[in-house]
Amino acid sequence: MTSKEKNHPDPQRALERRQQVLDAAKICFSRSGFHGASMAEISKAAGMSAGHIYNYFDSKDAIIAAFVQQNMERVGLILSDVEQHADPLQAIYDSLEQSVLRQLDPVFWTLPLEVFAEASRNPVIAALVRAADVVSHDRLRAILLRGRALRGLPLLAVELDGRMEVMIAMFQGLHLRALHNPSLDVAAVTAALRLAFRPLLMDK
Amino acid sequence: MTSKEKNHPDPQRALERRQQVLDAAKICFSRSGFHGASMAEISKAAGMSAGHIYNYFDSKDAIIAAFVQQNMERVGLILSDVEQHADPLQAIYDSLEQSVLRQLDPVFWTLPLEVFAEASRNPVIAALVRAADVVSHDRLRAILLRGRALRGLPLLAVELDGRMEVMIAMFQGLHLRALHNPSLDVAAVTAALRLAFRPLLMDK
Amino acid sequence: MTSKEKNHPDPQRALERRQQVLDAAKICFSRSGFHGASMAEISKAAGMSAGHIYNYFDSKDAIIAAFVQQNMERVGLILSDVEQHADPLQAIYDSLEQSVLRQLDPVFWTLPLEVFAEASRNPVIAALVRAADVVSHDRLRAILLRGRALRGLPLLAVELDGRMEVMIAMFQGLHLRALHNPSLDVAAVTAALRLAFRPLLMDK
Amino acid sequence: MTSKEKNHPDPQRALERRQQVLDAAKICFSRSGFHGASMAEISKAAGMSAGHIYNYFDSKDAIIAAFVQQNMERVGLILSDVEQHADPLQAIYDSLEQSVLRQLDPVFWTLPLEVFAEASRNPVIAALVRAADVVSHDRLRAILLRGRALRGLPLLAVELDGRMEVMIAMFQGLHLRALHNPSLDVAAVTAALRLAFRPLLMDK
DNA sequence: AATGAATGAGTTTTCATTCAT
DNA sequence: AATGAATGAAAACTCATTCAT
Repeated sequence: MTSKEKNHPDPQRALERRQQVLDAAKICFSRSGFHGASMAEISKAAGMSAGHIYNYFDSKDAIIAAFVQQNMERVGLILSDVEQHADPLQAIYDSLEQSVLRQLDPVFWTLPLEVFAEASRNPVIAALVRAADVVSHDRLRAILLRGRALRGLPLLAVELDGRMEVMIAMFQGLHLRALHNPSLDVAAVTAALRLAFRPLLMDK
Repeated sequence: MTSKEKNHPDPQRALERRQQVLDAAKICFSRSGFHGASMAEISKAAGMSAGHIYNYFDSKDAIIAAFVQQNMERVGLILSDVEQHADPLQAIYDSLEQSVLRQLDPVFWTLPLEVFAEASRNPVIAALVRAADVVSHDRLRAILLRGRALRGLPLLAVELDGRMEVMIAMFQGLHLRALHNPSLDVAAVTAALRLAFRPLLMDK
Repeated sequence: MTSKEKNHPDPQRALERRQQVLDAAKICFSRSGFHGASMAEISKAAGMSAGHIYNYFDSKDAIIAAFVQQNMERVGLILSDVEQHADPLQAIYDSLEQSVLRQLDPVFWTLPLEVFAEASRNPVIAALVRAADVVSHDRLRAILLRGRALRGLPLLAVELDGRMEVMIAMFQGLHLRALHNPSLDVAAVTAALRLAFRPLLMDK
Repeated sequence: MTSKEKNHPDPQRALERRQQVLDAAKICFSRSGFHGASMAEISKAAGMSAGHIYNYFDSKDAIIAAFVQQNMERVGLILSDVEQHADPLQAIYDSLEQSVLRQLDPVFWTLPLEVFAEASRNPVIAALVRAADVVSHDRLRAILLRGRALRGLPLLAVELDGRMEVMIAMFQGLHLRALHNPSLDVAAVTAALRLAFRPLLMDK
């Protein structure tokens, strides 16, 4: 992020190469974990010599950090749909089934788990994760405030934040449930989730 | 997993030695992660030579597996209190604050995160995690069934399971929240959690 | 050493480019040593791409060799002053203080030390160093012969050579003294040097 | 020297292994220089795997430092003979030929040159070299003071130090002469050296 | 039962050199 | 003439595992 970026005369190409590495890293990290994936493995997947990767990243740690940043940024996408909705509270409630399906897909939780484990030991990654969380948090807060205002449901900021934490905990927790119990019944979980979300979203 | 157990003349002592290693491993894994912890580090913490550890474990992976098995089993302990309560639904509801405090303590989520990340890649660990989950699941189901029966709140098995998944997801998700947002307000989260748990526990 | 010179259409320009590289190399070698300086470092200092340098030098070793040759040749400059003096023996004697000051300046001994170390391992460099020494030697011999002739102090060639070796050893040794003892007293060393040089220069 | 020495249960054996490595390093450093010698080369010469060397040394730099320290310490040996002599000034004077022979032997100057070049860039090595120099310096000063006292030739400390510096410069410079001019005439150099040393040793 | 010396394969990283453009 | 992207071989170093004692 910061660091001594090499001066690439063709920044477009450099960006492509960086992305090429990050895409390869995604596959390798997914398959072997951050520490199980070797530079050799990544370079092979990227179709580029290991040495050359160092023209675009200072170290393997820098690749991990860039990868985490890029993938954390994408988390926000889920909120985009809801954001534009006229009645966001209802929109969230209605989209719960889709959200459950999404959260239970292994493709979507393998890498986050790796990231979280890394964050619990590596302060650089922890900072990235937290920064991304602040962003999502703020967006969700804005959405909920608007939704509650529409329906005449004001709420103390601290209370709203507590409810948000619990809602997010449920979503992120579903990742872990998918890992622990691959034979989860999606319909039943969705029904239960509605039960839990209704008061969190709509109660005074 | 079990595999070719060496023939130890004094099986009692062998068990003690294994435990000595697993206790040391816990400290090291917590500090450095499964892959960051070296056999040298573990052997030092265990007060035992690295070579000797191989008399009790086939490989480092076997230590990880044994460690995971042992530590997954302990998760159940949380349920013990509730199990013996006359009105378990109320007991769960009343203990939510304590549960939140517990789930937010880094001491309690560092290792689980490590385990989950490993499980998402290593099928042996995944199987252990799932087996342990089945056990906790069954115990919780029994508790809830008893509680609901007491209050005359029957429920289809599949529906109950869906609610359980969501409740567990919330708890496990709190681990992740603690990681993402270290400045969480415990009181607000507890209040929100009560809001969400009431229907999950008590609704028809 | 000379080897397969590329055919440069504009030999004048080629020479300039070579010099540009050698000047950059001097800075880099001084800072990092022959083996510590990378081609990237040199190319950056030379304001020329690393690849292009290979149009003027066959290899990094060739740069080192060319560098050594050029810088050894310059050693002779010190003798120029004395050479033109009417009474060279007196001139040498009188300039001792200046010489000491010069020899103790790190700027003047860092690179020679690098060269000598390389020469002790690399026969190509050793040959260059020896060839340059022969030249300086011959010039100094001519100066001393003239000086002694003026004063009526003939001496056998072999004896004169012995004295010259000792005088040069003293000078070159001062390089090493500066390295070993950075708090040298210049005045005291100069006085001692005069004591030692008088018989070497003037005794029958 | 300082650093995290591994705890070796058999210190005798550990010392032997360290020495085994240092002896191998001497050969390799002599042949290829500090930076030209690879750990693989050293490990082969030491008859020990490269990895194992790291049980005795923290890094290659630590090997270089240990090597330098050990070899600097030996420099003092030359003074031992003179130290015990009844008339040390005469002893130094009489042993000049032997000293010249010694200083001109490539075996004795290859490694010092390497050390000096390293010292000019590496502060750790520079410190070792300077510390060793202080020791030799102090010993030589004691010898000279005793010798001059015997002969009734008192001298200001600063003046004596200046003369010592010049004498040592000559000796160390002879290393460089041997490198520059392999066909040196030993007898002639010795004669010249006597001419220069007489006043340095004996003048008031 | 217990040690830790020893190995060798594997790790990340650097760098002289080549070559398409 | 000139670039710098790209390579591949080698560097220092780590570590799970073995085995003589």
